[in-house]
Amino acid sequence: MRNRFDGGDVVTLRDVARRAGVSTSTVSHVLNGTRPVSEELRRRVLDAMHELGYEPNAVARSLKVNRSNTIGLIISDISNPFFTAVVRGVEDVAQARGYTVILCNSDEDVAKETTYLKVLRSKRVDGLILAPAGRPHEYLRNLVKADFPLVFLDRDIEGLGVAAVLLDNEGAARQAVRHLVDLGHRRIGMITGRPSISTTTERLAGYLAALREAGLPVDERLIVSGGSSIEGGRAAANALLDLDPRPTAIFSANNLMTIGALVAIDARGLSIPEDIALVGFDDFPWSGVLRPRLTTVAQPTYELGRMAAEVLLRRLAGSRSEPPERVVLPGKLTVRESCGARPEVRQGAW
Amino acid sequence: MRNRFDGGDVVTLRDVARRAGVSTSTVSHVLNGTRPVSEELRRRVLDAMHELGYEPNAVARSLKVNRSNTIGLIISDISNPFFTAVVRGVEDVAQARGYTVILCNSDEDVAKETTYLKVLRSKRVDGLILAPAGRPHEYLRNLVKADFPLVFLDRDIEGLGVAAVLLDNEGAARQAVRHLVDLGHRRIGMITGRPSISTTTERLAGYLAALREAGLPVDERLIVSGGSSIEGGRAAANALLDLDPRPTAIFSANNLMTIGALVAIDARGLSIPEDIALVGFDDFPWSGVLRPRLTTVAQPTYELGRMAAEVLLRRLAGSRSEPPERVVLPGKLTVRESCGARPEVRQGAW
DNA sequence: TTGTAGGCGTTATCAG
DNA sequence: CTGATAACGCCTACAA
Repeated sequence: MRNRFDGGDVVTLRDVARRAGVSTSTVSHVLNGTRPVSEELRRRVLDAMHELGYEPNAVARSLKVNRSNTIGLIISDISNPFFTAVVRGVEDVAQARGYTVILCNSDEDVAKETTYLKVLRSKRVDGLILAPAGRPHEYLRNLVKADFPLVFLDRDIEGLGVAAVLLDNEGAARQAVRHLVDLGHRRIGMITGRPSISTTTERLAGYLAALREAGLPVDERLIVSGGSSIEGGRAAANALLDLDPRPTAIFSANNLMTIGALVAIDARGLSIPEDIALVGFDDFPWSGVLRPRLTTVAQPTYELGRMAAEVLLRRLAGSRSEPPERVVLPGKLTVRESCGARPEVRQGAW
Repeated sequence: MRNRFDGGDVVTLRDVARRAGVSTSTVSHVLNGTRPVSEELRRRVLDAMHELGYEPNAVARSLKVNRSNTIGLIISDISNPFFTAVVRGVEDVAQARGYTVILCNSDEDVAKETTYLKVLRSKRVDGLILAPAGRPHEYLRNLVKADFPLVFLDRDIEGLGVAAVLLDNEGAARQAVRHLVDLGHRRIGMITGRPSISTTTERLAGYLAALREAGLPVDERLIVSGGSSIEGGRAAANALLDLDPRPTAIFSANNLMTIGALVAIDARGLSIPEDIALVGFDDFPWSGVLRPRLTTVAQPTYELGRMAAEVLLRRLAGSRSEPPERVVLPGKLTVRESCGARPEVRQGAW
């Protein structure tokens, strides 16, 4: 039988055995170092492999051992630099441990996410890292019920008892808003993300907590959803800028929306921080070339990916009975010029 | 036998057959719609599948049909927005056609690339899209010789006769440099990329062609390698800025180096375009928030990915004997403010 | 230290 | 229209 690229017959372990004049088990054991083989035979086998250009068939192996050495990674947006850093982290760990990563993009779409979950399951990945697009759906519940090795990344879904690697979103948001308060801002707008993901709720909670601590009132009109996208961020910022009186500062709950806010502010000819201060959640790899330099809450993105992979691989190696690990990393406020100095004057405006 | 997540026995096609009281072939044919089945049996089979929660084992299927419905995609840097857009393009096409993508990051490292090639081959991917990290190595030659379905993306390796989806780098670079010439620049520095990839040579050729057309001399000191990285771009820009007389414009041959150049220029307190003009190769998704707005040669990134996937899938569907497809897309010069107006004065300086 | 043989879950070739 | 049954390429008892 010809293989599919017409290069001749595809060589199997059996061909190698025949050529080396040994049994298939010997070849297999040489391949995997799984039982002692005399130097003599080992040599013959290796030579035969080389001469024939043998390439092990991982598919057959997987079928037999019921393990694929592959993990699935489902993220919601690969064009978001947050996730690309995460992917690097996951991939580096996986590769070092002999795992391959299948990366999928859910586009924040639960249907697409479900499709990918099914495909990956069908391909018998050993485990999954998932940044869930929304509320738990039935298929996800099934996976959890079947105790399929799963780690949530970035976003959590409560009550499922799934391992997770997350950021302390509430703490980080609180820190950011408190910074604005300390600078004298009293009317602080917030652009929130998609309502269905946990980060949105938690970051909003941080915003509210910071206001409460400062004894500031909560004005509902100052809280606008930006749907976690650039365009949504732009629209939300515009809504905030339309208010009278205008907020003196905006806290944007993710990087894409921050870009949208920048665009909106710029389009009105307003300047940062003189006319309005801006603090973003998520740093940018290219923050050094943005003007003005943005104050942001940076996430340890690469580390989040690394951790998620480690938690998953630990789970794959260990026993099933251990309780699911939960890792919560802190965010880091990086102050740059987009907040401005204490705007004393503005206190009067409020 | 218990499956690996202890959720009970993993249900196979055979279990379904037993439950439905039919043969395994019938179940298989219901699953794949590959031969007529009476409505009666079809119903029983589907019910059984549902009741048992059957999930097809793609690994077993792949072993049997010698096809995995998976393609490999090896890029050199996932944190480069150029490649993330490419990935989206590839994935969208693949998904629509029922293929899964395994994404790998070579980090511009030929050794890592080779490792991934082997792993993917061993996993029996149906084909590969590759942005080669450097010169052709032996394993790659083997793949080509075996006529393994392969498509080069972004970078070419000549003489291998492999299908490729590329940009007209020379034309695009020429266009960019000519624009600078038209604005009156006479001393134009160029920051080139890694020497081992084809884009570097081609973009340099475009630069030289534009100078030649304008009757401008070539000054070797104006051509500096930036190694395709941010840091390298910074260093290269610094080298150019140290020249006396200083170039009045810089053409940077990829996006990362452009960022580096921006940093270097900014660090010296020089302003763009007054003190020095800048044109970059590759646009940024967030170009709207960069200051100054950069003039760039944009590549149709998403389209490059889409095309590469389409060429590959066409190859997988069609016969092996067709000549390898080659697609070359044009770049698009987008003029923004980083070049400045005609700098008449500078002509004197030259 | 080595070999034999059965089977992983599917598909496909035969017969009925 | 349906059912046995033999592979696909590899691993792993079990036997020698």
